[in-house]
Amino acid sequence: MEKLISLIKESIHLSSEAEKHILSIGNEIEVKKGIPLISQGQSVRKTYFVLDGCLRSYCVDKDGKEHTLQFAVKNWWISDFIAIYTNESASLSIETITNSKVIEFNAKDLSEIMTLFPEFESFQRENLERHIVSLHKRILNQLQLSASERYDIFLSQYPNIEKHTPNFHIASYLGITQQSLSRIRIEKVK
Amino acid sequence: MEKLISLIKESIHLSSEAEKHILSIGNEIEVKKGIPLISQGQSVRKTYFVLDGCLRSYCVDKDGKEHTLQFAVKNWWISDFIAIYTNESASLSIETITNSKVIEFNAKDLSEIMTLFPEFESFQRENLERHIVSLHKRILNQLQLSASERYDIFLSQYPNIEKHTPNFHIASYLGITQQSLSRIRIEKVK
DNA sequence: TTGCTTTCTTAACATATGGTAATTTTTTTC
DNA sequence: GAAAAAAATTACCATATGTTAAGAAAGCAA
Repeated sequence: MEKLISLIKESIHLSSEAEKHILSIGNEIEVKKGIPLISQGQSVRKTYFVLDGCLRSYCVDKDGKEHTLQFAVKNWWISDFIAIYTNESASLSIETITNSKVIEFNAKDLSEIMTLFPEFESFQRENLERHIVSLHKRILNQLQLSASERYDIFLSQYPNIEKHTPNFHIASYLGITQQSLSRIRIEKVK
Repeated sequence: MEKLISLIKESIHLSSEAEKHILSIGNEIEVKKGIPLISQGQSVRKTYFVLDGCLRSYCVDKDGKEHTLQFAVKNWWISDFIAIYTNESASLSIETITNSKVIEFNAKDLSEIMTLFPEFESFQRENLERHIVSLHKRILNQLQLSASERYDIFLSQYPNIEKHTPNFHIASYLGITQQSLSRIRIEKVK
C-alpha cells in the first residue's frame, strides 16, 4: 500500500489525514491466477490498483468471443470505467491473468476522496489525462497499422507480459484471432 | 459564448469572477469550411469548443493516408489532446469540415483555470470521464464489430453528420477505405 | 512420472477489405 | 450555366485476416 501512497506523493502534497483516509478505504488483497473480480452484467463498483501481477478487462460478444480492452500491470488502475462513469451495470469482466496483489477500492469511496480532500483532483486529473492519451494512441494504431505492427508496439509497451499472458489474450487485445497472431509470430522469427 | 457558460453552469456553480475570466480567455471565431486550425508537427496549443458546424482531428501516415481520430459537432471540445497532455508537438491536424463557429482557447489558459478557480476541477473531471467512456466504447466496437456494424453505430451517434461530411472522412474514421464504405452503403440500400 | 487440459501451431479454404484505375456523379468556381 | 475539381461508385484482382479442424506442444494435477 506504501507504493500507492508514494506514487500519489509524486504528484500532490498528501496531508496525513488524507493518507490515513486512503489507507482506510483501500483493501489490499492477494488473488490467485484466473480469478474473476468483476463479471459482465453485475453492478459491483470496484476499482483496482495493481501492486503485482497482471489483470485484464474484457467483454464477451454475442458469439461468445472475448475482446480484451485493457491489460493492467504493476502501478496501473483497472476497472470497468464505462460502468463506473456512466452508472450502468458492468459491460466488462475483469480477471487476474497471474497470481496478483491488488488494492481494492469502492469506486464511490474513490470519488468521495475528491470532495473530502480536493487536492486529489489534480492527481486524478493527471491519471485521466494519461488514460486519454493512451486510448487516443491505441485508436490511431488500430486505424493505421497492420496487425503485425500493432503486435510489435504491444511487445514494446508491455515488455515481459507475453511470458505470462496466453497469446489468445494478446490476440483479442490486438483485434485478431489467435491463429492470425500465431502466423504473425512465425513470420517474425524468419 | 453564452452557450458554453450555461453548459458549465449545468455542472458547477460559477462565480461571476470565474465567468468573467472565461470570457476573457476565450476567443469566439468563425471559420470557413476546409480551414486547418492545427497542423501536424506544429507546437500550437489551442483547444476549441464548437458552437456550430463540424470539425475533425486526423493524422496523416507515412503513405499519406489520413486517419480521422475525432469528429466534433456542436458543444464538443476538440484539440490534439495527445500533444496537450504530453507536451509534445502536434501529432494530429485539425480542420473545419463545414463553415463553423468555435471558441478558441489557449490550452495553457484552460489548465490555469483549475488553479485560479478550483471549482472547475469537477467540471473538467466530468468532461474527461465522458471522454474516456466514449474512447473505451469506440475501441470495443473496433474489436468486435464489422465495418458495416460500425458504420450503423456511427450514423446513430452522429445523425445528420453525413449530410455535410464526405464519405472518405467517415471511412477514415471507421478504419476502412472509401471504396469499402461505398460497397457497404450499397449493401444497405438492398 | 503419467495423464489431462489448455494453449499453440498448422493447413486448407472462405471472406472482408485493400489497391488500382476507370467512370459517373456531385460540388465548386468562374 | 459551363467548365473544372472533388467525391463517389464500380470493377477486377490482391491480400490480410477469419473459420474450421486437426495435431503438436506446453502446462497442470494427481
